[in-house]
Amino acid sequence: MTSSGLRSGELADAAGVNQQTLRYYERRGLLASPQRSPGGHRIYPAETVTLLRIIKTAQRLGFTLNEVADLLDAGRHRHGRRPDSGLQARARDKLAEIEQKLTDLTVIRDTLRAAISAGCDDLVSCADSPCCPLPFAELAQRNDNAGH
Amino acid sequence: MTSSGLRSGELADAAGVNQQTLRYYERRGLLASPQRSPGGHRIYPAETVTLLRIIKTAQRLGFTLNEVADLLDAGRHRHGRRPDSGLQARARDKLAEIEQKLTDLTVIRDTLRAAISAGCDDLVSCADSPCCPLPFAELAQRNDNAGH
DNA sequence: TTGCATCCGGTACCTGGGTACAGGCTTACC
DNA sequence: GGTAAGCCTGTACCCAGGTACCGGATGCAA
Repeated sequence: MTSSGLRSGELADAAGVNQQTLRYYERRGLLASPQRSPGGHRIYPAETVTLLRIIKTAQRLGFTLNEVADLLDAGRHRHGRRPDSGLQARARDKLAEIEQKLTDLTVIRDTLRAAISAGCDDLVSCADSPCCPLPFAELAQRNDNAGH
Repeated sequence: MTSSGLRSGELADAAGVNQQTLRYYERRGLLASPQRSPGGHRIYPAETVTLLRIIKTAQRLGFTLNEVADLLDAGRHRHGRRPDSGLQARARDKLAEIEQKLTDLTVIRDTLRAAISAGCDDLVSCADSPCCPLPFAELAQRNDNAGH
């Protein structure tokens, strides 16, 4: 390994994350428990910076921390692989998920545009106006999309 | 008003929400405190079903419960209106928000597609392969979009 | 009047991704 | 060896939008 190692504050700075986040990731199984100094302080190998960058990248692609942990695990013992465990397969699933969200958000966008150009200015009056474009009648009922 | 009124279970069924949710909305200021029976049971006017439908519709359009509460309030005392308080203005802001999310998700989608067609199958090996399309180098750092 | 369904308030818990704080130890530098 | 910066553990809290459980009180029909 490269020279000595990083202390938690140094690693946090280098990777641009909070120091508490490091311990949080350790609890969540994303980071292995690092070596300790005689007094109990964590000493991380330098590659951990890369690992954190990997984690952040996967997060940005829409994977949850659990999924990232799985993905890292799957990469670690890639002998005797089940065919569903690689990044390829997971990326395909995630892509489908993202595409679904895009579809949902597009419907929402179009509805908002319709409401704007119809001049809607009050929800309650809209609700009993028959010409309002807002979908008060139930709609597909999948929520997961919009409200962040 | 139409006849007698609804009890909380009836309203919940009629509107397709959980009974606890009604009390939750009452605490959050989305539903006014209804009349009570002599024994303290809530009695809702029949229009509350419509109101709940309105709330759900606004939620589906991406408004948070706080925003929905504001929107309903703004509609209620629409005398002496500030010009930013109508549905029009809020819908325009929300539309911009949704469009930003669409843009972000589109970037994510394209990145996933690139990773899939480049055949990436392991994050850790990708991270030090120079030809991997995954953006390990920092990227725009706005997260709010993907992770649901 | 009895019995059961329903409702009450209060509080705790859930997901997901962290962040903050308190009180005490370790490390580094002079 | 003193002092300050940094680190330790444990616990609690934050956002949003609910959901679940509890013991006790009510409502309604037979």
